[in-house]
Amino acid sequence: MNEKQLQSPSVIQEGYNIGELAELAGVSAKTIRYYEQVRVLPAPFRQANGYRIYTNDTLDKLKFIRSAQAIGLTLGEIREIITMRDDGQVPCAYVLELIRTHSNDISKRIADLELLKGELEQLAERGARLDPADCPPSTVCHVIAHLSSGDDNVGGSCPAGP
Amino acid sequence: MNEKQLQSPSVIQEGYNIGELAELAGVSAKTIRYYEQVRVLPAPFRQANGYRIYTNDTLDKLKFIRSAQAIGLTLGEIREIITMRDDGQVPCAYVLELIRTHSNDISKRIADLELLKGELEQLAERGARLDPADCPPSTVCHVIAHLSSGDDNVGGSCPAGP
DNA sequence: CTTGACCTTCCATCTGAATGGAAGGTTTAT
DNA sequence: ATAAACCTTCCATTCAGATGGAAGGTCAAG
Repeated sequence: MNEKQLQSPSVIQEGYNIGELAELAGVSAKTIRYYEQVRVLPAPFRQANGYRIYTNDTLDKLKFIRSAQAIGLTLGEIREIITMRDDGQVPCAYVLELIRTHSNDISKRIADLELLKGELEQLAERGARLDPADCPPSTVCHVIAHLSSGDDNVGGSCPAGP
Repeated sequence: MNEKQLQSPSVIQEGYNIGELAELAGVSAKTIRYYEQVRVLPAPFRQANGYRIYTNDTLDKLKFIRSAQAIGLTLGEIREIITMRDDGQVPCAYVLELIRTHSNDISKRIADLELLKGELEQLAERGARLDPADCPPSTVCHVIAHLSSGDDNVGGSCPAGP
């Protein structure tokens, strides 16, 4: 069939139905309506029959959304960015700030997970040495018992076994 | 959470109201009812007035739940463990398997996050050098644009945690 | 003309782990 | 005596990001 010109300089915007746009963007039509509902995408023009009609602009936005989600931005943040853009502002500074914040969050998250992984490995090792027959009901399971007692934090310390 | 004297030596099980138990365990009464509702905790005995009455056994279980959650087990998995225990089985083997599985999952998550972090750092670096004035509207934001164009999609699309 | 592929709106549901609040019963402290 | 501080059940809501389905309108082809 006809390849629609995605980046023609002369901006021949044919207009897509929601299904076509969904196909091009690699998301479902449901998802596009959802983005509109939560105002990540602006309400599009409608044809006489009520059908939504989209241009390449929305396709660009959908691609952007995918990229932004892939680096961990939330739809709320993405909405901010797209709204700024549509308001004629340049969101780069905001985006950079978001990226730095997320980067820090991810570093923390990695650190937490590393701790957790260390703990799990210790537990697995210790658990492999313990005899299930010795497992007292009061601890539910001695492999886990007392692990992070009193501490809801991921970084609890594992006490040396009995 | 430990200023109250926990039971002393000789197994005198006084019985706790849900609020007392909540206090001792460091969770809310709501949460305890919720655990009962989703069958992570068995239905407790009731006093004549209909109030739930708990023993140290449930306190142990709540502590276990906290420990187990801290190492990433879900309530569904925890329910399994507690149910096995209450059925007279020793859940250690199952727990060990869970721990190993989760440990692997976490390794994958860490690897994904490391990748993502590297990407974010690249973006931040590149973004810091780009001039916002050059940012073409078609990309929404050139800092992010064509980042994942080749589908760099990171594992399970992990948003940064709370 | 009818079939089937689209499209529309609206409402419900999912995951997971709770939390909020209303309406009402009970116990304790002043 | 009465108010605070508990407790009970039941129903709804939260977070995020969608997905499922019903009921019905529209459109192009055979």
